[in-house]
This record gives sequence, C-alpha cells and structure tokens, in this order.
Amino acid sequence: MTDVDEAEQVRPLRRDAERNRQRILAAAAEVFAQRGLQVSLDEVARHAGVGVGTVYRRFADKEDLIQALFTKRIDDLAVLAEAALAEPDPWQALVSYLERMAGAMAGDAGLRQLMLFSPYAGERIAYARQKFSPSGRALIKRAQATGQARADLETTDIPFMILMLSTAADYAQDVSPGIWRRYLTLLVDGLRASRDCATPLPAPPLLPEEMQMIMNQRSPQQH
Amino acid sequence: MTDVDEAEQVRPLRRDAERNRQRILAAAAEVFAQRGLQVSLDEVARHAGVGVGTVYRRFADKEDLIQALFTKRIDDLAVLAEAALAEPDPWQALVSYLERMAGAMAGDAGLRQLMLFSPYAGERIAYARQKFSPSGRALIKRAQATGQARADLETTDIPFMILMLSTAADYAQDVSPGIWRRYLTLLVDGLRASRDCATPLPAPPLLPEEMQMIMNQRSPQQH
Amino acid sequence: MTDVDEAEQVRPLRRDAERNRQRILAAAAEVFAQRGLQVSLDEVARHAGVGVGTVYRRFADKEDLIQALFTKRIDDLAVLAEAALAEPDPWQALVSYLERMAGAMAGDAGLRQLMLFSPYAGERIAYARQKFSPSGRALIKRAQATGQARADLETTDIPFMILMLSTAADYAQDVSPGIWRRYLTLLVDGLRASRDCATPLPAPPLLPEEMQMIMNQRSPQQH
Amino acid sequence: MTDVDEAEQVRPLRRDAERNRQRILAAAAEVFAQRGLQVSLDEVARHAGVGVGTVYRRFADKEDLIQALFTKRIDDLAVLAEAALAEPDPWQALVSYLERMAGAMAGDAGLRQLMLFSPYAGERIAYARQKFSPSGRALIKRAQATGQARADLETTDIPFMILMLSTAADYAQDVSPGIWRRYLTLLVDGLRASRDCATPLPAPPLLPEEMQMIMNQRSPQQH
DNA sequence: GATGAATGAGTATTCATTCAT
DNA sequence: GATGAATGAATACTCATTCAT
Repeated sequence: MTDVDEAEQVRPLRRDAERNRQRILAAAAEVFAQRGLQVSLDEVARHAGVGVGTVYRRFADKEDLIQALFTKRIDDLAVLAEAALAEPDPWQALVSYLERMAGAMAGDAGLRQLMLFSPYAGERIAYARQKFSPSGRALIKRAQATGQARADLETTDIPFMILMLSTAADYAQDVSPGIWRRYLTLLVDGLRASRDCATPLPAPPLLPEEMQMIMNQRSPQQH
Repeated sequence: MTDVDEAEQVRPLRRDAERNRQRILAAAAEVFAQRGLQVSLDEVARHAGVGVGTVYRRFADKEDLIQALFTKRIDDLAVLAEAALAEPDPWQALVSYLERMAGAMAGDAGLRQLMLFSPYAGERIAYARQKFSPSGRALIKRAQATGQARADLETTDIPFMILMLSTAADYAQDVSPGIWRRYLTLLVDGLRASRDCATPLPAPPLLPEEMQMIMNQRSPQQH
Repeated sequence: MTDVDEAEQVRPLRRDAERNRQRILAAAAEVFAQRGLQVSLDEVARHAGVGVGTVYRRFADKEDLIQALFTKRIDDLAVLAEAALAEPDPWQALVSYLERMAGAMAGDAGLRQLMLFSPYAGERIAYARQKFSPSGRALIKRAQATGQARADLETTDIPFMILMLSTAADYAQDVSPGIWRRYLTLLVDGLRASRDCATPLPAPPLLPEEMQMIMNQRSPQQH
Repeated sequence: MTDVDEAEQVRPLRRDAERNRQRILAAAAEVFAQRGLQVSLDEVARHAGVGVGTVYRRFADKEDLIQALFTKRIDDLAVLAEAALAEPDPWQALVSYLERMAGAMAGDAGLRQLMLFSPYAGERIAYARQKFSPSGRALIKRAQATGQARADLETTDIPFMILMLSTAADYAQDVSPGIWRRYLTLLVDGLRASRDCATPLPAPPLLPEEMQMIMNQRSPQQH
C-alpha cells in the first residue's frame, strides 16, 4: 500500500547516493538526539563524512532533513504504540504506551524539540503525528471499559501527557535522565478510576480537530 | 536607609525617557511572552518603535532588560506562593500553589524559559527563583503531615510539575488556554496519599543541589 | 598680539558656560592623559559632571575638543622650549629641551597619540606643532656653534627624537614609566660631536616643508 | 612524522579557494600595513572582493587571520636575526641586526603593532616573538665583550630601539621612507663604548619578565 | 543654556543556503 | 553526483553625534 510520499521517489537512488543518504540520516539522528536541532548542517555533514552540498542534494533544506529523519522515527513510535496495544491487560497497555513514548522522547533531544514545536516541524511530521490518534483512542477506551482508567479521560489527553513528560526529561537530562519516570507514575496514578477521590477534570479535553490545529501551528514558541 | 537599588532610582526619568522605557518594556513583554527570549533586541526595539541604541541606553544588555521585565513578575509569583501557604487546609494550599504557579506561567514563554533555563537569567533572577524553595518545601511537608499528600513526594518535584503544566499550557494556548487545568487535576490526583493503589515513585527525586545545577545550566538544548 | 583663533571668540562666554568649558577641558585632560583618546565623550562628560550635550555645545565634535585641549598643552610645551633656550650652556639646553618634551609626552597618553598621529589631530594641532620649529632650530644651531652637537643634525630631527622617546614611554608606561630616559641618554650620546667615531648620518634630514607635509597628513596609521 | 600543523594542511585547497585565500591575505596585508590592525574584517573582505563569510571560512577569527599573515613574517625576521649573528664583527652584527629589524617593520603598521602590543597577537605570535630574545642577548654580549658596545646596555633595550626606529619610519613613510636610518645612526653612535663621554644610562633596563608583561598587555593605549 | 535621550552605523562572528568546480 | 567554497543576513553590543525637553 504505497502512499503519496513514496510515489515521489519513483526512481530509486544510485547505490552510493543511497548510502550517503543513510549516512546523513544516521549522523543527523545522532547529533540531533544528543544536542538538539540547532546543530548546523555543516556539522551534520562533517559527522556523516560528506560535504554540506551532499546534504542539500538529498534534502531540500534543514527542515526536509529533519522531516525525513523524524517521520521515520515517529513511524517507529507508532509501531511501538501498536505493540503496547497488544498487551493483554488494558491498563498495563496504557501505562506501557505512555512509558514507551515518553522513554523514546527522553532519549532524543531533537524528537523532543519537534514535539515541543520546533520551527522545523513541517507537514510530514504533522502527518506522522496523526498516526497516534487511533491507537491512543483504543488504549483509552479499553482501559476505561475495564473500569481501570478514569472515565473522563480522552484521546487528546495522551499527547499532552507525553509532551509534559518529555519536557521534564528535557529539563533534567544531564543531571537525572530518568527523572521523568517519577512524573509518569504521578500522572498514571492520577489516571486511575479505582479511587474514592478522583477529582473531575475541570476543563474540557481538546477536540481532535483542535489537536490538529495545534499540531499544524508553526512553532508557537519557536523553541 | 534604603538599599542600593532604590538609591539608584533617586532621580526619576524624564517624561519622554520614561515613556520610551515603558514602551520598550511593553514591547519586550509582548514579544518575549509570545515568542520567547530568543527574540533579538533589534526586534524588540523595532516593536517598540525606537532605535536599538535606546534600548541599550535604558538596559545594560539583554539580560538586564529581561531582569527588569521579569524580576518583578517572579517576585509577584513568590508572593503568590506565600498566599497559597496561608490557606488553612494544607492540601488545598498545595493544590492552589500549583495552580497559581502554572497559571502564571501559562501564556508567557519568556517567563517559562526564565524559570526553567538560564540563558539570560542573571543573579537577580536566580535569587528570585530561590525564593520558591522554602514555600514549596513547607507546602509539601504540611500536606504530608496531615496524610493528604503521598509520602514519597519531594520539594524538587514541584518545579517539575509546574514545568510540565506550563508546557501544556503553552502548547495549547491559542486553542484552549485553560486545558492545563485538566493535567493539573490529573497530577494532583496522583499526588494524593488517600488511595489504595499509589504506585511507589520509581526514580529518586532530584536533590536540591541537582535542581540548582539544572537551573544554572545555560539552557539544556538551547531553547 | 592676538591671532586668528582668539578673534573667533569675540563674545566671551557667560560665567557658568565658561566654568563648564573649563571643567570639560580639565576632565578631558585627565582621562585622555590616563587612558588615551579613545575615551568616549560620554565618559568625559560624566567625569566633568555635565551632560554630553554640553560638551557638544562647547566643542563642535570630539576632534574639536581634542584640539582645544592639546593646542593649549602644546603651547605650554612651546613655552617650556623657550625656557630650555634660556639655559646658559647650549648643550645642556638641547638636552634639557629633549628631556622636557619627552617627559611631558611620557605622562600623557593622549598627547602621545596625538603626536603619533591619531585620527584626531586636526589643523590647529598642526599649527601648534609648528611653533616648535624656531626654538628647535635655535637650540641645535647653538649647540653646534659650540662644537658640542654633531654638525649634521638638523631641526627636523628634533620632532623625530621626541616621537621616538614618547613611543618608548607609551610602550612601557605601566611597567616602567621612566624607561624612556635610558633611550634619551642613548640618543643624546649619539648627538655629541666630541667623539672620534661619529658615523655620518646616512639619510638626508627632512626639509621643513616635508615635515609640514607629514604633520598635515591625516593619521597615516590612525593609531 | 610531521607535526599537527602540517598534518592539517595535507589536502591543498581547491584552486578557487586558494586564490581567494591569497586575495584575502593580500588584501589584509595591504590594509593592515597601511592602516593597522584595527581595520575591520568586513573591510578586509571588501578589499579582497569577497564576502565576510569567506574570510571566516578560511580563518577562524581575526586573530587567526593576523597570525596567518604575520607568523611567517616574524619567523623571517628571526632568520634575519640569525643572519646578523653570523657577521664576523660583533659590532657590525649588532648594527646590522637593528637595521634589518627596523627596516622590516618600517612601513608595516600591522607588523609593528603586533611586535609591540598584543590586542590580536595569539600564542603563535607570542612564540615567534620570543625567538628574538636569544639572538638579541648574544649580539649584545658579544659586542660588549670586544669593548665595542657600552657595558650598561641590556637585552631588553633592543626591542625598544627597534620600536623607536620603526615608529620614526612609520611617521615619515610617505615623505621620506628611509629617514629612520638617520636615527638608527644616532642611536648606534650612542651605543658605542669607545667614547670619552658616555653618559651612564639613568633608568634601569626592563627585566625580561617586565618585557614579557608589556608584550602581553592587550595594547597600552589600545592602539 | 544645559541636559541627557535617541539614533544608527559599525564591529566580530555564525550559519542556512546556493553554486562553481 | 559530490564537494566544499562563497554568500550575506542576522545577533549582541558601542559610541559619536543630534535634538527634544
């Protein structure tokens, strides 16, 4: 089942060209993960052992490289999400989903910046981000059906929780890279229905369309 | 006998100068809130309708402008924190504290950056930030003493929660500016001790010194 | 015997204006002597306890202030030169002249820069510098007449010697402010005729007109 | 096995790059010689007919450009110094040394600034400058041993003499570029011991450490 | 007349992007 | 196709000079 994106690449790249493309992606993955999206393309190129020109031959501009890189990354995450769905216990599935997502972000400064809205998130990223909706919805519905998750939780709450956790991870990455797990636990405990005292959630959740709008905005705070 | 700071301001600025100073502060407040502290002083000046030189006449450098802008803001927050402490019920005090803090940061990207990362935060900001520690500690101790808050909560968890909430607020500010309250509720429910099922917090909290280190880093990923 | 410059000042300044003028000159003398001509006029004004505007009301621009300052200073030096001329022994007179000149320069970074051709030396300075010619000539002629000074010395050599000495003074001012005296001695010993071994001076001296040209050049190396 | 510096230059620059590099060096040589090291890199670039970015591609910063330009120059001077040492007659060697040095500096304001003050002189320049000490010392000792040079002369006097002479050269460069030879002769005559009338040098010479201090100062009056 | 506020061109340096080799 | 050279706009900050108060 090919989609538009793949159709664009009708002619496969020459072997060496493809190898360079991969090298660049690998180098970019490494430096962006480690030092964030500010790293200059010159440095990415150096890291990849190619010239900047080569980077620009393979990717229209920095944004394009970032998209190519993270679209795949996010796609992988979507797979992870599916894996979480496969867990037999609905509650565990939900928790595990959040953990995997946040964990993925926690180890990748670039990915985090992208979710936190760097100026580099273009349409393809937005598109990729959408893929999470379905699994997120399913995870929540199932955990609510068993009475484990609170009833007022909504699909759109998931990206927010991940956002929050990855922010915490970002903040403390050098000092205590695992600290986000504390806050995951806090949040997760807050998600439980099995409690005499759950406070009703005060604001209405975002509608999916609103979530869409947010994701399409061009870097509100241009982190 | 007043202190140095006040002594410096003996002579009030000329009317026009004061007007420009205000214009600059207003412009800076706006652009920093909207787009973060990266905005160049040239742009602040343009926004204020003055030359850069004027900005530099009033403020020694970017950091100084930022301090002028946010020191008061942060001091006000500290007052807010004290006010929260005054609430009779310890649990309500804690919740109200988080709410006030997150609410204040919501919608001001600059303030958030300043509380979180230090690229532009000088001593006065650092000093202002420190004021929060004591009240945070007291709030938690008190809410734990009454058995309302979970025992494994630590002072250093507070800034993280505020960070997370204000990020959520930031994220959705144009679409649903109040959405962060949902996540405050989630977190707060996770903070309760009165629950049969609290999961032990997995990672150790940050030590105050570690928190200090983080705050002194000149921006984790150069946000 | 009034000259053109004084004629320009037909109307004497109001008392307070004159006082300010003097304050500015005094302040400028101090800071320029100590830290050189780079000092900003803002700082001069602050030092004088007046506003910059006042400086600009009294002096057309920085160059003008410098001229006013150093024309007088150089005039004073010319008086010093006359004093040297008064010494009974022609040789002593010459030596003392060089010493006084170099000594004056050694203590004044601004004066030195001016002699070494800062971009601020305008026509009035050039004019003032001319005043030295006559006394210089006389000093040399007399010391040659008594057979004390070597015969191939010329008037135009004098400014060069002073230039060289003040450069040495400049160079070492913080470490050994009196070091220039060593080189004065060396030069002076080189000036003596009473020696079996005087090497003939290899290059022709500058003609007075050439000296003029040099002095009028607009800061060859814009020190 | 060659050292790091050479290892870096394994791959020669592309033809066009090399051409531009040369253009930049030529332009820099010209403007620095003429107007001193203050000239901005923008101007150097303009003079070379390239963009500033190109200058920064070839040279890490201004200091680096200056080093590239003058290290060789100064090394050549050191060779010259050695050559002077090779002269059979110690007195001639000393004189010839001074002559060569002063001659080299004459007409290059940048070189002079570099030898004298350090605003832009990095380690390599500092290193290059040190090379002069030994030959200077040897020259003096030898000329004193034969009784030709006065006994109170010290190694540290040499840089001063060169400084003075090159300043004179600078001063008159357009009108009479060789005039400094007059003053060299004067000084040299003052250096002789074979004289009935040598005045004792009044101030103590600079200690080598003091000389070091001077050279490390970032420009006495910010020339 | 005095003040000090406002201006903007100028300085060193960085980096995304284009283009000659 | 690959390379890396060239470009220039952008950034924080300074200072001589002008002008409103």
